[in-house]
Amino acid sequence: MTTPRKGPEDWIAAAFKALADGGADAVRVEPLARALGVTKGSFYWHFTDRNALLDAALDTWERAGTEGIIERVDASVADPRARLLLLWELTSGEPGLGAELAIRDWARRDSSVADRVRRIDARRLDYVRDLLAALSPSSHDLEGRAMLLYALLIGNFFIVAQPAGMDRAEVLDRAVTFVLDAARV
Amino acid sequence: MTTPRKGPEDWIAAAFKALADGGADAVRVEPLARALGVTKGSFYWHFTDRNALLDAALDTWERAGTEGIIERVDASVADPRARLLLLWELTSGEPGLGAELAIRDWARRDSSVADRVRRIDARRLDYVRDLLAALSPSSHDLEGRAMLLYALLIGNFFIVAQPAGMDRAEVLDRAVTFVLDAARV
DNA sequence: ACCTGAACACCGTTCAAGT
DNA sequence: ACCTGAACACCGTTCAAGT
Repeated sequence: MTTPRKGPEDWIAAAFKALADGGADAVRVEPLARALGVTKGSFYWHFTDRNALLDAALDTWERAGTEGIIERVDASVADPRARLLLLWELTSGEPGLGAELAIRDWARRDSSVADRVRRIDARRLDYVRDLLAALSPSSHDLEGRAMLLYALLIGNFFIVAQPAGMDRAEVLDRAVTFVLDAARV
Repeated sequence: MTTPRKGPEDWIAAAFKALADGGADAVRVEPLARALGVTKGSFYWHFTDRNALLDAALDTWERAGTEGIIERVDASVADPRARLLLLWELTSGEPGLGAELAIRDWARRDSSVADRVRRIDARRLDYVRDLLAALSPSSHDLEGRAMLLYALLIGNFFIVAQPAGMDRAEVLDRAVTFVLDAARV
């Protein structure tokens, strides 16, 4: 008895999920149509083409991957160091970030995607810098230290191998200590 | 008068270039066949399928992205800190590393690709640790500091935004200083 | 207003047939 | 031994026709 009618939101939700699970190539009109129970022809009533759908899915991802995460972190704990650690955890295993690699790769070939990634990086870098400023009495080389932590966040998220006898949480914990020590010059 | 005949190496070279330029999706049999001046049917004489070609291209990438880079660095300069800086430069702009994002993304869905990336990470991490050990009198938390530097290398390679008033070389230089300072406990 | 169904293009894969 | 050419499947895109 359910109407087969699907709104743009249904397509976008399905596309976002496919994007996170399988990357940009997994966002294909015909399989999505099958999953939604309509024909692919109906897709073109709601969207210009496949690219428009990907763009809409990226909007969702951009929000979830920045403000969404930041709000959750801020709401969960108050201590800046605890926030960094939580941020670390969330960005390590979050399904919403599963598409991060695919999107950064995609950004190499699409300047509008590159603009998105730039916005996201800048926003996250701001957040990390704020946490660091709250943690550290000295503002010595705040930019450099924030970048160090953020790059560590991104890099460690993408690195498969881990050093012997350490887990990811330990890596960040030591990094924070390094970065705070480095401020005491 | 040139024979249209193409050996596996011709296909692999073309595939590697496509992989670095446009990611895994850009490695398509029919366009490559056109570029090589043969029909796509001939491709299947040399390879089982598209995946076998991608696999061969990954072999090339794996060598170029690890031993290839390391050999070039070692041959160019002797000082460990200079080596780190050169490593940084090479991994920032090298075309051979253009596929790095695509491959890491791909590794999420293919365990044999994940194995490759794990090997590469481990090898590079070893190299960074060796340089760090040569630089630093103290072996205090060598693992953690090597991981920090390597993650910074990877992360900064993938981050689009840069902190205001700093270029990438400066970021690494400060990071190395941090990491060396952190050893003096 | 929204969807179906048929059509066409592009590419992966197979294979019989050519040289 | 290596390649062509035709065939088929899958998916992106268009569009006339249905409700």
